Amino acid sequence: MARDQLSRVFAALADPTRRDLVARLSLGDATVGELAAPYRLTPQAISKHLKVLEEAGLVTRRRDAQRRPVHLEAEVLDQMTAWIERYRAQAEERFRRLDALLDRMAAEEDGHRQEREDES
Amino acid sequence: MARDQLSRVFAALADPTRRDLVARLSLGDATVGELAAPYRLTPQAISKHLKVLEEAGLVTRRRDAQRRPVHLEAEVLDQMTAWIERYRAQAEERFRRLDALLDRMAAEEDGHRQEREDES
DNA sequence: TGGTTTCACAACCAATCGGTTGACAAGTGC
DNA sequence: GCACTTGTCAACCGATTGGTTGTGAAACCA
Repeated sequence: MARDQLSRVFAALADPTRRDLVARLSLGDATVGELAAPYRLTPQAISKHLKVLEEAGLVTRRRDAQRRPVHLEAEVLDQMTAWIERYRAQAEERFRRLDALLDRMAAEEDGHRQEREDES
Repeated sequence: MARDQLSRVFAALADPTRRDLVARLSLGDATVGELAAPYRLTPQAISKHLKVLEEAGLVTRRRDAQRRPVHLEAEVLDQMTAWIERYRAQAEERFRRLDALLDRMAAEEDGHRQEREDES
């Protein structure tokens, strides 16, 4: 996934209304009118939100007479998850190694204390 | 995760510079100066980016003399992944059922064609 | 103490964002 | 052909964003 493509996807999902639309579309395709109905926004506003989602590749639109059914593309969500997972995994691996190091240091400290106690 | 918290996290990661910072921090904690060095931006700009990451809960800052080491909090990335995964899974389950339906319809169609061929 | 390093805050600027209203294009159905 | 439905495009507005410069606080070091 290209760099600005990733930016577009994150930016698209940074808006609560657009996340709502994604949630709704995960249950099935819908027209702009159906998507707009639950909101107090104008259909134009919803249309703009859908355009943002479309440019991010999260959504595609068919042509069906004068209707424009909207369809969620789940693959892009996969690519996002992959990006996030990459850095989460790196950070957690780093903590794992740090924990191991601290354990070793604590064990050595115990060893030294044991030696000192043996001397006395 | 609260609604605007999620918005803040997505918005934070929508900027390529901030994603770079997250990538860098996944390898280990760093000071503002260290983080700013590779960029042609002023340290103030980096500091602002870090503030955005901090308000999103992605990052925390310690106090170490006059330095402010920055630390990546991996848990928030987990919560993000969970949100994404939820709707991706729903969408894919829906496709799975649609595929099954289409398979059944195709099978029935085959059955009918078979009947018609039997009649002739 | 005074100078240096590291960093944040405030004020400003151009660009982008989320919303509105108004006009209109594309299709359907009488 | 004409009215209606569905949806987009364009222009505008206030708020936010990503960057800058300037200033100054906090801790170290000589």
